[in-house]
This record gives sequence, structure tokens and C-alpha cells, in this order.
Amino acid sequence: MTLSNRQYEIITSAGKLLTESGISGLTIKNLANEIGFSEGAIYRHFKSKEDIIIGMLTYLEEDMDSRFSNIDKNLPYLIQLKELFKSQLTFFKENTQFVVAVFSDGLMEESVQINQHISKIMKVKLKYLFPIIKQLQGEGTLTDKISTEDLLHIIMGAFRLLMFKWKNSHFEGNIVEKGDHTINTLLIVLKS
Amino acid sequence: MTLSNRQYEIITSAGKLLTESGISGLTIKNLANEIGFSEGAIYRHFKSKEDIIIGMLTYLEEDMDSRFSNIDKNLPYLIQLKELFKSQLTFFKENTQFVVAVFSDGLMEESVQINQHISKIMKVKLKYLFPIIKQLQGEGTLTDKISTEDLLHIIMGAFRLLMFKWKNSHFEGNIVEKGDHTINTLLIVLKS
DNA sequence: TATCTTTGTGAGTGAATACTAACTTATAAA
DNA sequence: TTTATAAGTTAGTATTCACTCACAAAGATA
Repeated sequence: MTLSNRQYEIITSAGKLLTESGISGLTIKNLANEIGFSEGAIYRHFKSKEDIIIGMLTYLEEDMDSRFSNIDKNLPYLIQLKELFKSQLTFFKENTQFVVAVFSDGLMEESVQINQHISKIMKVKLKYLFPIIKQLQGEGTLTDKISTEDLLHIIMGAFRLLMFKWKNSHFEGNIVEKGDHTINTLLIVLKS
Repeated sequence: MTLSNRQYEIITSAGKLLTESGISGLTIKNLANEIGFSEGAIYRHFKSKEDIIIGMLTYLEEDMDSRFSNIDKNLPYLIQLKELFKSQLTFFKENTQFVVAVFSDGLMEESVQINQHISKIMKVKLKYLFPIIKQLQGEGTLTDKISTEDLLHIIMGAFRLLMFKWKNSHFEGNIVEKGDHTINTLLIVLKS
């Protein structure tokens, strides 16, 4: 999917409204006000509100996939793991309006399409994360006292909660540094 | 706060709608249909929609506070920790409609009152959990290689993600058993 | 019996919602 | 110069929203 400048502007503003005030904050009127043109103009660029959300989710998914695939596979797995989280947190630091993507469940549950895109984002994340964790366990860096799935669960849970707290504090503090602290803390207890 | 039977019926149905279809699913019309009477009747029991949500959150907070305070303080701290999570998961197993409470951020962000109640629920949870974790660390059961806050973060993160997955799977499987597995897994890596 | 209170109904209200249609304007190609 | 197209505006549409109000039924109390 390729977005025009205007389309990118629209999904950015949509993300901002969603992150700030949830699904009920995202109205066509608010969106038009945010951008600074009329309501009707929106429909020159997207055919529906649902399409705007799908556009946003698709953009986020593709951006994440591209960022993750750019991580050098020759680096030590531990570095790859750190790079992966760093990439994610750096992106959100510079694009706080898209933080909604992390907590996008409950976003228009009536739309099958939207829910499919949300679970797609989850899947892309796992596609990169799972093999790294598994390798780290295999090479003896991470503990094998618990399963790979359980390791993943603990790591993902800690990062989701980190993002949640950051959003709740209105993006206060340096999230990249906090993420670094989180991964180091996790490594202390999860190393074998 | 004491609720009449009708009021309890209303907050239960409100929770069901919220858990199933998010904030946009909770309309007065849907609520009345769910209960089986007219829209106007709702207003005999609550003065506004905001009041219904506040009623629900207050009920959940008080119920949780009472359940947690009933945990025997003479039990070993490790048992207290397990009992606390078991109490929480048993409640949600029997009241899946209230699972929304765990993910209640983004629920009417425009209402200051509602946000205060949501953070109050968080605080109550911490009021009981933090001292137990600290004691477990003090007596040498849990590792002191990381801070109490970081320990709490990892444990809370794992449980929130557990609840998230359970909700996303439409409450499939035995959540109490899964919770038991989660706490045991956590103990393996967090023991000193 | 007569009256009060509680809890319901049903038909409304105005405001907000997503979306559409007719029309305008600017740019650029033919 | 003419014409086509992309991108905007304004004023609508039907529908849904939370909420109100006059009224009715039923049970408790006098």
C-alpha cells in the first residue's frame, strides 16, 4: 500500500485522536478540524472511516515489518533482541500518535476487517521475536527451565505494561531508556 | 455504595456490552434491550450513562478490596500471593462480563471522574500486591537482584497479558489453571 | 377505599454521527 | 485557449445518540 501525503496526514491525525481520546474521539469532524479542512474533504482520500483505520493499521504493520527485517541477522541474538525492542520504542518515541496500535484491541470490534489487521500486527511481531528467543534459549543464553512460549509471554507482558504506563503518563520520560532498563532487568532474571 | 438488584443487573449488562463490543457497544438502547425493558426505565436507576460506568467501576473496586482484605495475613507470603491472583481470576472466571475492568483504559477518556475510578482500581491492587512482593524479597524467597518495582512490573505484565489473551480467545479454557501455570512459571525465574 | 411511591412505557427532544451531492477552484495537459 | 482532473467547500441527508416527560400500572400504606 502506498499513501499520498494527504493520506499519511489523515492516518497520523487519526492515530493522534485515537491515542488521545479513544475510539469515540475519532470522528470525521474532529479529524477534519485536526487537519484544518472540511469534513467532506476526508472522503476525497478515504472512502470510509473504517478505511482510515485500516489504512493506519496497514501502515503500522508494514513499517514494523520493514524495520524488523532490516535488523542484521548476523548480529548475536542477544543484540538482535535488544535492537528489535529499541527499533519499536524509537519508532513510538518519534510517533507517539501511533501508540494506540499497541492497545488497539477494542477498536471497532464490530469490524471483522479491522480485527484481522490487529491480529496481523501481533503475528508480525511474533514472527521476528519467537525465533530469536528460541535461539537464545538454544545457545544457553536464556534459561530453559521454562518453555519458549512462557519466556515470550513474560517478555511481551513486561513490554506491553511498559508502553501502557508510558501512555498513561502522557509520554513522560525517555521510553528508549526505560525500555533498555526493562530488557536488562528481564535478562537478569531470565538468563540461565 | 449499595446497589439495588436492578442497579446490579444494569452494571452487569453494561459490563457485558463493554467486554463484548467496547465503549461504542455500550448504548442506552443496547443496555435496555439486553435487560429487556425500555430505554426510559434505565433512568429510574441511574441518572446518566457516566453514572452507570462509575457504578460498575465502584462495585468492582469494592469487591476486589473486600476479597483481597479477606486473605489471611498469617499465611506464608507465597501462599498469600497465589491466593491473591487466584481470587482475582476466580472472580473473572465467574464474571467474565467484568473483564473489561482490566483493560478499562480508553473507556470514556473525556470523563475525569471515570479516569479517577480506573486509577483507583489500580491503586487498590497495588496496595495489596506490593507489600507481599516486598516481604517475599525480604525473606529471600524472591530474587533481590532486581528492585521490588521491577519484580512487580514483570508479574503484573505477565498477568495482564494472560487476561488479554484470555479475553481475545473469547474466554476459552480454564483461566484459574492458566493463572496457576503463570505464577509457577514466574516463580521459577524470579526465585532467588 | 383512597392515596402515595416506585417502576415501568412510549413518544418525543436536540445534538451528533457518518456520509453524500452539487458546486467551486487551482493546476496542468491537450 | 480549452478542457480534464484532483481536491477542496457548503449544505444537506438519514440515522443514532443520551436523555426527558407525561402517563400508567401495581403494590404498600393511610
